Amino acid sequence: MHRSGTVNIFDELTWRGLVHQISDPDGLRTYLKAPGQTMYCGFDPTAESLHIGNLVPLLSLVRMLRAGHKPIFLMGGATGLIGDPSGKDKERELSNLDAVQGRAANIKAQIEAFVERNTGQKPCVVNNYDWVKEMSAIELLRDVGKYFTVNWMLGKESVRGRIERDEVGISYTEFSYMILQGYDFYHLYKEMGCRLQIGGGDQWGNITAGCELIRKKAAGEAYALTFPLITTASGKKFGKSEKGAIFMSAAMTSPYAFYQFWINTEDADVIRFLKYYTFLDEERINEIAAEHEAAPHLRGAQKILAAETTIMVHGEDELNKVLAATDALFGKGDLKSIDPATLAAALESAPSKSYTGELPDLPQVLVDLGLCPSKGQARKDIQAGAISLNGDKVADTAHMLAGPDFLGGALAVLRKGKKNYGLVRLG
RNA sequence: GGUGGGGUUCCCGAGUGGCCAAAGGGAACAGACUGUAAAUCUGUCGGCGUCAGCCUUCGGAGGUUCAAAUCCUCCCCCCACCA
Repeated sequence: MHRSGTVNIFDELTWRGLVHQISDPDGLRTYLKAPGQTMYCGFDPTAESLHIGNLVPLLSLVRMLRAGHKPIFLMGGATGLIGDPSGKDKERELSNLDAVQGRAANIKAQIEAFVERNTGQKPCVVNNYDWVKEMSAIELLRDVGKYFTVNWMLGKESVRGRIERDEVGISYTEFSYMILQGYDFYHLYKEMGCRLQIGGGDQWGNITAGCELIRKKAAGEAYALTFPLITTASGKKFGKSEKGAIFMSAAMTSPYAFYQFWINTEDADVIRFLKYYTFLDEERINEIAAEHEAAPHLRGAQKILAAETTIMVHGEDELNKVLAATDALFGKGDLKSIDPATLAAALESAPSKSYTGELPDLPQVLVDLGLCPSKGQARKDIQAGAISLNGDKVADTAHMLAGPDFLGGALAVLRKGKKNYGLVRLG
């Protein structure tokens, strides 16, 4: 099979392993055959930034755009106020309007920057608050609610999961979520001719709710496509590092940390992730897979994955900085032989702390840098041999930082474990 | 509104007057081995600490007691069934 811009995007998604469920495979394939088709995916503003768990849907819309289609990026300004029960095992706290709209604005800017970087085109971003806010309770109940039977809604996984378990319940608010999302799809169908909604594996119920509404209310045909739930080979949930979610915002997750997340991908996942998270084509990925199999210890596939995703999200300039930092910290050279200015630049995104006058003892410094949660834990870490100063292990739990510890008289590099750095500045 | 069952340290979950900073599991962090991988083994896992000990925690507020996560009172929240 050939892969090029003219190939049906549906086949490409299939090859990438991104297709989990589809409502009508033949119909959808036909729909996507000619360019210029419309599809959408929603992003609820539940945080200030998108995170890498949003990357598959986001990238898929971008792939659509690159294939000549007309994807719509929907901000869930309204649905974010309600709370999606899908995949959640308990009721969530409501967020207030200002918070949700503020996040929606941030995420909209983020999506625009991302799409422009990767396609050179401006994305079409809409906010469902714009049409849902106009709707009255009577309209919602008569014009939308009438098309859904509770019996059918109760059959949905997101609802059933909450009802069948004894300890949790579901409020009417969250129960209604699928109706709102269904209405979004209907609205976009009517206004923009949108006939496909894509989403994560847990979105099947919500998406098909929209298909139902379009069929009953407009006698139209619409398609649903969901992605598989992405897990790692060792069974962990994808997308969380030790520190929490990996965000796309450089302010929330530094480009360095972002790159490090990807470079740490385990062998068993790396080829699959190249398919999910890069634009590299089949031929190129097969090549990488062969090289990786021949020499896994070189981590070639991980390096490509990390570089591709970092460029995609943060751009090439940031990648170059990150590579310089990575080389300084994980390269062969002795930390002490590196020029302090280079070192400081490499550790730009690492926590740092400046002291003037009296220096506290090492455990306190580790706490100040956020490398250790408490002084007690810091002492334990030192005893366990986890702490190094300028590349040398520290043995003394009460070590006092002093002049000779500072490279170039101004800079000391602390490390906990293999990957956690902190910078101490003098003056 | 009524009846019953619950709310324990990041999560699950044991604990029904002192032996409880609280079993066990998971997650997490670290060490060893490696390839900034996985698996495995080991250690740590409330805070402070001169490592003796001190302080704070078991939904919230009070109370009983020499002593409470455990008993009592009131309140808040969750779940089930009934209305």
